[in-house]
Amino acid sequence: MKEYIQNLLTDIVSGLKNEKLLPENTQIRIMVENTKDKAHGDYASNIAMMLARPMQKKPQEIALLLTSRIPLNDRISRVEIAGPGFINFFASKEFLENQVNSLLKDPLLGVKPARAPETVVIDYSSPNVAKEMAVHHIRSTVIGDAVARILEFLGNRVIRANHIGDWGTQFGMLIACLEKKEQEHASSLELADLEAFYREAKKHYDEDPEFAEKARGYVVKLQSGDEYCRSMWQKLVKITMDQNQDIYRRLNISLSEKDVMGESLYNPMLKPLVDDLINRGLAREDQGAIVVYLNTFKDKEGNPRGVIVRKSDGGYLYTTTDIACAKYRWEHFGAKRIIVFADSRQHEHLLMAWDIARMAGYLPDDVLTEHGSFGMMLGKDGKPFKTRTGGTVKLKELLDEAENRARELMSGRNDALSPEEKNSVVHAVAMGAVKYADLSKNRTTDYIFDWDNMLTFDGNTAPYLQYAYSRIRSIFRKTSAAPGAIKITAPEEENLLLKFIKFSEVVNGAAEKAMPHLLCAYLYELAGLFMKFYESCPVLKSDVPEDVRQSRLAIAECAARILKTGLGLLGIETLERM
RNA sequence: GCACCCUUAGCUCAGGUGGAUAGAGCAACCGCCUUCUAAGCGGUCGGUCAAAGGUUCGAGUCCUUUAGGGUGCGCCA
Repeated sequence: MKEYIQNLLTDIVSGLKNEKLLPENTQIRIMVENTKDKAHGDYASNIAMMLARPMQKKPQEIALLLTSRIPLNDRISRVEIAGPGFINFFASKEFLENQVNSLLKDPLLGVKPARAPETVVIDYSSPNVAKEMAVHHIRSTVIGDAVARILEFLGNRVIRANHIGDWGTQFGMLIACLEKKEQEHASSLELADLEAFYREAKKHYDEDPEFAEKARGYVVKLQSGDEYCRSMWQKLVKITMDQNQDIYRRLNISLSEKDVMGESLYNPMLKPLVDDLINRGLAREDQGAIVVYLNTFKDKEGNPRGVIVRKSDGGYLYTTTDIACAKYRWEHFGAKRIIVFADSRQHEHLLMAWDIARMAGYLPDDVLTEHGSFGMMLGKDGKPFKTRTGGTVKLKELLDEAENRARELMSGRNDALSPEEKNSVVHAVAMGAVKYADLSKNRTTDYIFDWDNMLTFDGNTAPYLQYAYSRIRSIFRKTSAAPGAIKITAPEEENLLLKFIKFSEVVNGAAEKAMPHLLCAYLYELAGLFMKFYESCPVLKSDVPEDVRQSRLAIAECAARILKTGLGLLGIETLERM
């Protein structure tokens, strides 16, 4: 509909140019926007105000001229001029009805797939080996996963990349500690508490010189490919990722073992990469380190910023890995778009790494690199979030607490659900609430971690959307009548239909901007419109005429399908009853 | 010191490329369950969009300055 109006106005404007009413070289962007207020129609354009200057006329006059050329047809029922010169368009009911009737026959519910599907690498979650996932991992994990699903839905080839922290000098002490534990309890290896294990390793390292010596030796051996160290390291990776995989399963995150592409993957590429940079004169030695100078980052005096890609001791850095990583994603996967979901502190690092990759020709200009940046997690005091004891809250604890609270809420409701059904409701509601709390926010600002805030089930939350869905399903359980042709009989119905036909625009917008909160906002509005419809438009009551009932069933079905599909794109489950 | 980010209702947050009267949720208060699920619906209350200038028909949105907060800044990741 929006595109239709846009095309209409484009034609009229080029008509004006042909008639010399408008200078041929006028460049304007024809904008059609969704109105906020129903009194302003369903769509509006500010075109008349944009043309005021080039046409040397008053906006109202131009609007009048334009509207005289807009045909009233089966799509547009009415056009009005309002305010300083806005043109308001009212969609015809018949058109809306037809649109939604055919939308119901479309498996994609009217969503237009990507015109040119592309390969997109999405880097998200990225937990560390030998550490448990903490609450602050939830943003990257949940938002990245939603974007992956959305882009896939639109027909793109999505490569999920779990860039785990599986490399670094700390592995010397971890291997030494694992060895010690294996010797002590030769039979079973219990590492349920990775945090405790890490602390123990650190303690030995700090207090036991012999242990520390061994640990340092293991770092060197691991990096030179020693088989024993390698296998010990792999054990640590496996133990950690098995635990994380449980979290992913629980949270319905679409990452699996095959998506793991940790830092270690790029390790063999670092030496040739730096050698290449040196050989081509892009990097040079300074005080023993190898440095790349970037013209895109300058200080006050205009001196390019130096970025170290190899330390004076021969070691490589985070930035070096990121350059290799970008290069690999282009060369190996043919990525056209790379999105890294990481917190805002890494912004400069990423930009510099990508600039170096482009400068060196490792990344063509037409490959988009995006930082899906987000703020840090703060406590209620506005300081970086820590528990009272100074530690972090484990993600698992948050999920447990979410389920406890959901279960408590359920127990106050006496309904006829079986214990199994109750369990699945508790699980879906709790996980949905936790995920939605993150997904529905946009800001790159830091955000405040608060149990109550994260675990509400009222208002703009996933349970609200799940509830709307199960209310609809409940209607269908109680009737054998089938949905029929849609016929608008109430404003609540019309508002819903108008919302339905915007699903495509919203999904595409969320994909383009890598921002799932746009989809959340849409689904919340849709659910709200459905709730109002539900209150004022009875479906199954005896005094509802048969054709109205069939129409309302079709409207309800459409709402249910969009809710289910939309929540599915967010990785949130729907429930038949709750 | 330099660079980047942020500041919207008591609290948590929305406010695509500037648009009409700045919106939700929570909290507070008042209504609505013999009728398709009250995890709901309706209503009231709540704002100097950090401050001051500027750009223009129009600024929460763009530009400049200031205040406050945060983050990063060659040999950690």
